[in-house]
Amino acid sequence: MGRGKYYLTTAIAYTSGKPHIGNTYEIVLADSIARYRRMQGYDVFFQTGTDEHGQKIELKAQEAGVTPKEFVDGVAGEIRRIWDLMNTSYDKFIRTTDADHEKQVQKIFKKLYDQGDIYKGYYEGLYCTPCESFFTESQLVNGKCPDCGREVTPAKEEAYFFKMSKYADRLIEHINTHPEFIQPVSRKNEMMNNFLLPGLQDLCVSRTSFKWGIPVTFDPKHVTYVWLDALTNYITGIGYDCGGESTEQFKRDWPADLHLIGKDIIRFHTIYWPIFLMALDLPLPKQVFGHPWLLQGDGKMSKSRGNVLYADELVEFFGVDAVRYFVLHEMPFENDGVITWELMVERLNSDLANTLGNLVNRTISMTNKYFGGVVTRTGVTEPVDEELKAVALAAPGIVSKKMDDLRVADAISEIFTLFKRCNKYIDETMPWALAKDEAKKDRLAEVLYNLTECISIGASLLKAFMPETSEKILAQLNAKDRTLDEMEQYGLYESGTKVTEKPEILFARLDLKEVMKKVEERHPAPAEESADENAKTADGKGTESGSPNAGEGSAADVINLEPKEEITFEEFGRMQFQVGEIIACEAVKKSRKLLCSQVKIGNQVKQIVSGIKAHYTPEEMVGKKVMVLVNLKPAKLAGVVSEGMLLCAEDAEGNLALMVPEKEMPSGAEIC
RNA sequence: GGCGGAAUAGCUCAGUUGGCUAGAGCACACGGUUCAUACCCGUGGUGUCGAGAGUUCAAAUCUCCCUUCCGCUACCA
Repeated sequence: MGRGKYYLTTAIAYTSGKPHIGNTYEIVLADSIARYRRMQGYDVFFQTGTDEHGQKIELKAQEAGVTPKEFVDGVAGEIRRIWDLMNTSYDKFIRTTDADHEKQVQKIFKKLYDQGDIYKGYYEGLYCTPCESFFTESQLVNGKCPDCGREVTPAKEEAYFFKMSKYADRLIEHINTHPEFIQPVSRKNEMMNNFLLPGLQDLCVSRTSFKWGIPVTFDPKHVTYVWLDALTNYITGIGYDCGGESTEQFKRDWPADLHLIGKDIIRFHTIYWPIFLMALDLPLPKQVFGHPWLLQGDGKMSKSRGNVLYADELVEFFGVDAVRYFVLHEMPFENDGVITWELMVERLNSDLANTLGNLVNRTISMTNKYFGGVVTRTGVTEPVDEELKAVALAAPGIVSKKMDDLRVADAISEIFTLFKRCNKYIDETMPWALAKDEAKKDRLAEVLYNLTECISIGASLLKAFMPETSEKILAQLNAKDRTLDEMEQYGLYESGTKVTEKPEILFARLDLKEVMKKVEERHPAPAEESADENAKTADGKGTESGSPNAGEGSAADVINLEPKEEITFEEFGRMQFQVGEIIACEAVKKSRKLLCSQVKIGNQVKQIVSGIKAHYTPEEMVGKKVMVLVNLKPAKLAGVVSEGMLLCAEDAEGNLALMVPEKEMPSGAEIC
């Protein structure tokens, strides 16, 4: 004990829906770090929670026919239930609807306003309601929201802004002098080159377009926009008061030692958050780690396909520790990991059942068989023992180093290296052969002692990652709980101890076919299947609306749009629509979404660039007769001139369908 | 378009400041073993180290130039 405090946080989960396994990964990762730090003797404070405001939630609640508060109470409860199910040892679960949090946010807003960091201005542009974001005309995709593809409405909103640029130099200085601040370091360049060095834009910190938020005290038609509301949880949760009445806990725990977040919200945590803190004259968090995502490997994840993986369902199949093991092990430091039922079964069988479970089982069985369960250290050693001991003694140090670097997956692998070495040791020493010779009884005892001791060390190391399994193994061996220091000492397992008579199977092997059959029964495959192999879905869509874990929009059979302003017939008449025939089409190089088509309209050919690459191949475009807005002012897109616009229908998921005449019509026919 | 990163065994990746026959795990094949959850241990590759050129006694490792992927960002009528 006594290595000082360690304050770590996860991002707070957005309460728009049940978190899937990708969202759940973060809390498990944080938990393993928290548990490990506690083992190291740190006085850990581990905070997680929920982000509960915003227009999306207001709308979701409306759809569900409940108040926003009732809605978030439900989802927050669900999130907490899953966090608990995963056996995570958080100390505080903060909700942004907590009264004390709301009060502090209001005080902070006022303080920043009074000191001139926040000023009142206007936000003008096109607004996407679901994304709660403003866009400029030029940012739109086909006139739609660039994030979700839905309709935007023109809006001019009075809003408060935060003067980001004022603190930019200080932040640049800080990032340059604290290389450990942004992890992984590759993200540092992205932040510097894309935001800091080109010059920071001021950040809008209030909204008037919805009510479900924390009101600005001195201008109540405004509510606090998500980032000022959400990020501040890290300080309000431990008792910050900007009037100078902060709690003792705040004084002890701040600054945070680690903010663990998804890679999609690194920008908010390494730019906006530090600047807010500077404005409040508070020290900056020591480290921000933007972890990768856990992706669904078997095609596009969607609720309608029933292939979204949830922690609770995985736990039903595999157990808590197996799921913990999987997400921690499968997620390297920097690259995204993949989870599928198949991979899950493979890891369970190979690592947990075969390597670990079977090792414990065979060791205990032999002890029972040959010595009535009593483990005795006889001192009859052989050179081969040294190799095993060396691996066991080195393991704690390596794990420690890996954990300091936040390389959790590597840390676990290291522990399993020890278990594998144990299995090899059994083969090298062949206890069953020794057992046949009465003269080698003492040697046999020593071999089993070494195994028991090494398994004890390995199981103790496992405590931070698979707490239940660790406990079970130690209980079966009747081994004492060890501190980290004690794990580095060989021979602490007490000679003469009796192990359990009936070893419990730690991880049962599962048959992949049977598992898949059960999964299919639960989630019948949908009729249509347009298998696009490359489809990957990240665990969160970090839009400007900012929740780390935003759920997807609900699919509907009909689409209702915000009505636009009425126009006159004359205004309509100014637009010229004609049938055009696509005579050639190619992808625009260096652009992700654009196709460039040569469109024959009457006797002329226009070049039109459209953002439909994701929906049509150049080959299938050719020969189509489509609806064209002809008299649109030409513009350059990605360096290519476009002289019109192809019209498409678009569904809620952003799928596009070109408008084509219902009967054969000549190229150039007017559409009116 | 701007900035950055990556391309190594069927798959996922290690390869420190250039140096002895290029590694690990999984998968696969064969062999051994039986204490154990049909497990565990060993052996096995024909890897053009993305292509090409260069520096060097020596390059997966350095330089240049291609190609392809990825991240962030801008744009996407």
